[in-house]
Amino acid sequence: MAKIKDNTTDQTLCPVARAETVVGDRWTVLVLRELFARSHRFEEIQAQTGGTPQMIAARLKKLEADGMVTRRVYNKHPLRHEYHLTEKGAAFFPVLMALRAWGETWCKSPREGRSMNYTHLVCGKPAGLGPVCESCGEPVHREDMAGERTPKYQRERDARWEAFKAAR
Amino acid sequence: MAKIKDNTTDQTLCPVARAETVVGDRWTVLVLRELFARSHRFEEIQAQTGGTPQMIAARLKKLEADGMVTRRVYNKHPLRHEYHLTEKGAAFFPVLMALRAWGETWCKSPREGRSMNYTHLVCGKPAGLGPVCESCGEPVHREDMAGERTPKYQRERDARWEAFKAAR
DNA sequence: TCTTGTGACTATGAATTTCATAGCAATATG
DNA sequence: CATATTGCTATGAAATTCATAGTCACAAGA
Repeated sequence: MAKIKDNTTDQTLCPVARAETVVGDRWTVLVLRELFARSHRFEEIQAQTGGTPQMIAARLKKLEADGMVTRRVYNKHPLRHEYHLTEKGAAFFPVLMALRAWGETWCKSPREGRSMNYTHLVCGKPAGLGPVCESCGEPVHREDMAGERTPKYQRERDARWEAFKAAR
Repeated sequence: MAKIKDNTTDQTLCPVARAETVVGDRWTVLVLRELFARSHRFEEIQAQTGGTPQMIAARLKKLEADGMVTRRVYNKHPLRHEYHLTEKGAAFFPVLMALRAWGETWCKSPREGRSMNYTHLVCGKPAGLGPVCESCGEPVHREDMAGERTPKYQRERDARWEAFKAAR
């Protein structure tokens, strides 16, 4: 099995470098995105990230070893697992939100518009992109947020799932 | 020169995936950290990230191509450049801060303590780890923050620079 | 019973990337 | 004229990635 490099852990006090030994990898971040999007099964994660089975298996294994993810049995005979975020994994949410905000703002052509819209459940209005709700000004937490995909983005994801299923 | 993979750009509407095509790489993030830490020269960046010259050269080149970084001549004869963040690059600050917060909280043993402490210049008190100042509750911006390294972490960086200089 | 399907992977091997070590080019300095 | 400085480039071995294919354990239908 392919091991993922665990560069310089504990070689530095820098918290950014420390964090990057865990999540400093494209596939890992995409896997985390899927877990936050409530895709808990191997196939869903593979389909939506577009990774090969090894890529996904290796990331999930490393995420589990790093305490970000737990495997939960949902079926014995045959043994099947679902992947869920631990507290440490869930705490990564603000990073993903910041990355999303940056991506929406700087990695899109204007005519593409947003892909996700979050509602701040505390005030019931749009939360916007920032760490505080654009409607009520309160700092937002994951449990107070309801994310909704735009129809276009939802269609993209549906199509990816169909294509994945069709390919086997 | 080693090209860095530019996977799936524009293949998806997902802002996280889009962002990851730009910054989904450990070295890239460490280079950005150095630019935010006001290390503007190739050698400083190389020394503090611990990358090989090719790694750093390739990331800086890609960051420039992606509009994150500009090269600024600070000396002709011989021609020398400094690397600076563009607006797009500077906008990445919240992501790094979120990553730092997560790293400080989840990638350290308790006895290690913090590596950086930020002061919120608006209220003059500690800003803490979150996106809003822990002292005054206001959302923090990069220009209102003064970061200070703990002595231990500062020593670590000084030592890295010395070691780098000594090795050549 | 035999076949097909499902979910979660593992195996293989070619193509890429990374890492470590060296080296170079164009001055500046002594 | 020799050495130092800065910012890279070159080389080749080692590791990683990617695409394609296959496996394994069981379930369900023909």
